[in-house]
Amino acid sequence: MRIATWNVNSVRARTDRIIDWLERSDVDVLAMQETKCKDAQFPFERFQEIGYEVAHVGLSQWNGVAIASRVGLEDVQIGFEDQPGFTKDPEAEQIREARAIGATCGGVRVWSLYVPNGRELDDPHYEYKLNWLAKLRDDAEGWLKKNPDQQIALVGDWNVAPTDEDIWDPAVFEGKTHTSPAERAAFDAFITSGFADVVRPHTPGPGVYTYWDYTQLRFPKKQGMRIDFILGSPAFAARVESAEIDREERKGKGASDHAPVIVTLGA
DNA sequence: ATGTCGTGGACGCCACGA
Repeated sequence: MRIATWNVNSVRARTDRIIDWLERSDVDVLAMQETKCKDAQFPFERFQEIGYEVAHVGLSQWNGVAIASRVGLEDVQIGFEDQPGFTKDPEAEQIREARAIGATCGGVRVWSLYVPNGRELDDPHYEYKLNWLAKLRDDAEGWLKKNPDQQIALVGDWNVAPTDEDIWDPAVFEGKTHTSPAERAAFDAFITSGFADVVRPHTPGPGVYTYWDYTQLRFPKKQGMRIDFILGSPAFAARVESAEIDREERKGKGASDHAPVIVTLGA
């Protein structure tokens, strides 16, 4: 079985590209982030035509996460239990944004995650990001404690570069989000809880990234960030045979700014 | 091959988020 995660940066603007990629990549489960549409706007039919069921949550033009599967799609869950909400307006009610969806696919509990960006270190969105990660970690640790043998894959755009090797120039990120000690600690807490980065052993750095900003010629200059991850429970990690980052998919007109990340599982 | 991109609202650009 093959499982992938991909921040597609609009499923509508890139439907042909995503379908083409699915058809040739032999992936059984694709977790998508930043679909940027409401449920009613999602191109479900295009996925169904090539044999994939899709679960999606999208509330507006922002965020949006989905799981497409050709090996079953059971027990779909919109958001995790303690997922925090957010609002820019302190007077308004907090909204639980479309940033997490879970489903069981071929025996694996897959979570498609779009971690808040954080914007700036002094922005309320940054505290929201840290809290969001902490709450997800608490819940995920609970899932694992409840059933230590469960195959769980926490996949998606984590918006954190865990080490200096995961960015092209640490100096550029001084005082910026994605690399702060607090964000890195929030990410490392998942590892401490028993989830492993199952991709890194098969895609060693330095200079190995999953995201390149559209601006500043970042892709041709090979100036990217490694912020998309597949974290697996012990039972999941034990099945991983290989992994890859499909850098080719970042090329050409109409590419997402993120590349797909794929793991191949054995029996 | 790559010198931003995507979406929505009131446009034919601007605001916003990334």
